[in-house]
Amino acid sequence: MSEQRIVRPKPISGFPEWLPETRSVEQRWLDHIRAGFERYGFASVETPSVENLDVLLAKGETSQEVYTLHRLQADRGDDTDSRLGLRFDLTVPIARYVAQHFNELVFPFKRYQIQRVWRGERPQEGRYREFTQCDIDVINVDHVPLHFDAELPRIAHEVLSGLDIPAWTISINNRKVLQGCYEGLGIDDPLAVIRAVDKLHKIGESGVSEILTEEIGLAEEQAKVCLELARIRGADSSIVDEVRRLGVHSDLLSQGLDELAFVLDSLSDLPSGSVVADLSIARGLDYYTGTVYEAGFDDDPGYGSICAGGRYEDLAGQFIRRNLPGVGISIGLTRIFAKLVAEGRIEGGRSCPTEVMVAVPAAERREESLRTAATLRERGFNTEVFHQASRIGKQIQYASRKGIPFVWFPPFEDGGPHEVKDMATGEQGQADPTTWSRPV
RNA sequence: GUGGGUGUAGCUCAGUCGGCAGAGCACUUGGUUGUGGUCCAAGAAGUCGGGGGUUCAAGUCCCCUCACUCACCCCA
Repeated sequence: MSEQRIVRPKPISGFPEWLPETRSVEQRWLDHIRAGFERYGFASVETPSVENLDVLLAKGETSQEVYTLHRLQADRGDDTDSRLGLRFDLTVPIARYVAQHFNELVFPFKRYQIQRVWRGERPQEGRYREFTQCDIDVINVDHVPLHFDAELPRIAHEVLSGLDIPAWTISINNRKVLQGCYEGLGIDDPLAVIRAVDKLHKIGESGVSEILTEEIGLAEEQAKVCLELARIRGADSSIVDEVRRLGVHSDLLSQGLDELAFVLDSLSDLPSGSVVADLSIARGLDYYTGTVYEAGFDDDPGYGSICAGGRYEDLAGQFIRRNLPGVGISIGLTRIFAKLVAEGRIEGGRSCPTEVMVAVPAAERREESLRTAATLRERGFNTEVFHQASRIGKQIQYASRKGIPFVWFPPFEDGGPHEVKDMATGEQGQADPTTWSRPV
């Protein structure tokens, strides 16, 4: 060891990283998700990690969460990069992207985007400062057909169903129902009520009730109806009748109920209980205007949403003088995956993709090993050659620890046979690199 | 940003009343010729988060600071 001081390696809070065997599982997940999105004809898009701050902040409010960029050695007064920030979601960048490439895109534009985003928050369980979102959105000019509101949760359902994760439920609501109901009740600030009701799962009915009456200033009767609405939950469009029974009337409410019923009916073929209407979910973000989605783990509702999204009107209005509404949903890959990692439920991952490790019997026989490996690679096997002519026990131990399933022994002397060892069974026998195949 | 908890070997953690820095796991080497996991033996590994203070003496007591962590806020 040198005398030089080392920088102690420490984890950076909120920036998860995995060992190879865990990462290999994550890669399988990513492949699975991508394939699911492509099965519905969505095209892949990537956008830069950074955006101009005025793009990121076009919707305001989240400014404190945005990481900004500057060069460590920037000259005093050089603010070239100071207007750049790391994106905190994939919706804002895609809005900018669509506006920018408006003339070159075919609408309705259906894209998926699987990339990292950054948020300057206090990290804790399930909350990270760098994480991967898997987004799919449909963006169109002037109008997005309602059946996309049903297709997106269907895709999310299909993708999530293919992952080995704890039981979850996708909840669906429609902001027009909430807003229309609140307006029908004569409430001045529906958005404030939506934010309060959104906390229902966390602080309970009494907590929400307190906010509604004391902070927002609703009458007891108004607050009571708001809570009754939020209590409604069901797997099919019969919940519409329950809402109507509250006796509140407004055009917006009727429209919202029609939309919600349509979406639920469209999804009625999915396994019962996997997608439900839940009139308490609202999504805090202001830009959702119609359908909203939120999925969570059934046995850990406090963990936070693992998949969320909704419909927004005119998302790109800040960037282009065209009306571009959209509907999207995002799977919180990191949040889901990290929970399983923390619980030790990610197993079976390989620490390397190697299928065959070719041993080196002696330094002067290395050429033979290299030739053997080349033959195996040409035949489609992921193959590596051991890095030195150590004793055979060492070489096998290396393969064992890395989870490599087969160790190949080229001839120990000229004219001798090739042998291959199955690490799982310990069996070893003669083999020919030009014809060998993995036993099933 | 606000409040609580925790910082000792790569990891998980002991460390009594202030008196020589410890364990398990992991790691390296060995247990003789060409074969892994188990077992046995030996070895290496620590600015005790950092700085200051009290003391003959501080991992231990006091102050400051940083990091991590939990909750709030907010969200995937």
